[in-house]
Amino acid sequence: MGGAITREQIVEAADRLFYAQGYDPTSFADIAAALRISRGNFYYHFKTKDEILAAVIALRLDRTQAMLAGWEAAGSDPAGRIRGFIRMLVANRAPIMRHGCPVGTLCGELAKLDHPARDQANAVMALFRDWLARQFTALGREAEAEALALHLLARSQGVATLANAFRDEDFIRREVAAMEAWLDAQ
Amino acid sequence: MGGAITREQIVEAADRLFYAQGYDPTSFADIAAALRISRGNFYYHFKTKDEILAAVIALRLDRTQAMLAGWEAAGSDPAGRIRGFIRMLVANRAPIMRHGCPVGTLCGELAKLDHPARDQANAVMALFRDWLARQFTALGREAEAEALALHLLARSQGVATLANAFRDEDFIRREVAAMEAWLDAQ
DNA sequence: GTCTATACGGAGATAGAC
DNA sequence: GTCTATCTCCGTATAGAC
Repeated sequence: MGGAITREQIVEAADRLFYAQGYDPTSFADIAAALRISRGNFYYHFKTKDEILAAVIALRLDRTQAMLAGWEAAGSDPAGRIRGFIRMLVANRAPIMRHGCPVGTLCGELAKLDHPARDQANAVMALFRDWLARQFTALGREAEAEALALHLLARSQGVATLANAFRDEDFIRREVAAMEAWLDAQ
Repeated sequence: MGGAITREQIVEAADRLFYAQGYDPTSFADIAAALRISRGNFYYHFKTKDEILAAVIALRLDRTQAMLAGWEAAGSDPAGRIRGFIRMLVANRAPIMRHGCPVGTLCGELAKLDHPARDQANAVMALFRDWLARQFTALGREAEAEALALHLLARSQGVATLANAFRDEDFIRREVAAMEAWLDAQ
């Protein structure tokens, strides 16, 4: 392998750039420059821009699935796991204030572009929804599990949107505390 | 004036297209085609794309300000006005499910583009924040007015984001009911 | 005011040398 | 695998005729 650029490195770089700049505004030249390779070489690994978007979303699906599975295996109780989800907003506050939520912003962009990969991006969001619903089910709230999951997911998305617009760290902390209080009341 | 294309018509068309497709992906050709004028004619009215974005945001600022002022003049009580804000989500559910919230999605896009007009777009969001804060102040909650305003604004944004991703009308109605219940408890 | 024609750069994408 | 060179199309933007 040596110093050869791998497909994985390209997907990593694209992932970061799509998050920071958006999918459409990011050019092949941007990705190639980040990796210090030529545009021509780039096409050895990926034939079209849609192809690399699909690879980026597949990577995010994998990582999200692995992360959520890890949280479930970690052994804490369902409420503790949900608390971990909520606290992601604080843990990732810096990139969120700069670029929003990577999941929500990609879904929004692809919706506007009416892009074929839209459903795949939404599937990442759905992973969180379904994982949260499983935790609420484990809490004995099976009947409303999906509604509770969507409620919490929506609040997280809203916090990310406003944190990005107003760059307000205190706001994130306040809302996280409010979500934790809501969780305790469930 | 007769059949001449006015500056206002162009801004209107751009406003709709920026909402439906996003600012960056919308070309002058798109706007010109919507108005059935040539690209050349377009440049008689606007010299640069930034200029038309500024005009679109100025239009949104004006309309939002007028709408909020109208709500305040309508004579109902502060809680009723806040309820009116919340119910916008239901009233506009069709475009929201298709394109998200026009305010939030533009703020998000301009943040990723690191566009100079970002602050202007955020100012539209700030109009809602400040208006809501005034209503909470009128409700006797001056100390926490801004926090309550941001809380409600964030929940609205989150509902719009998920409604757009999952195209779920029932979800909107449930969340609106939950926000109204939250308001009653304040 | 509106048009056609055009300049110019940057985008995605391809060919072929090394 | 990586490069340079190139193609083509589309984007913003301009010039100038009507």
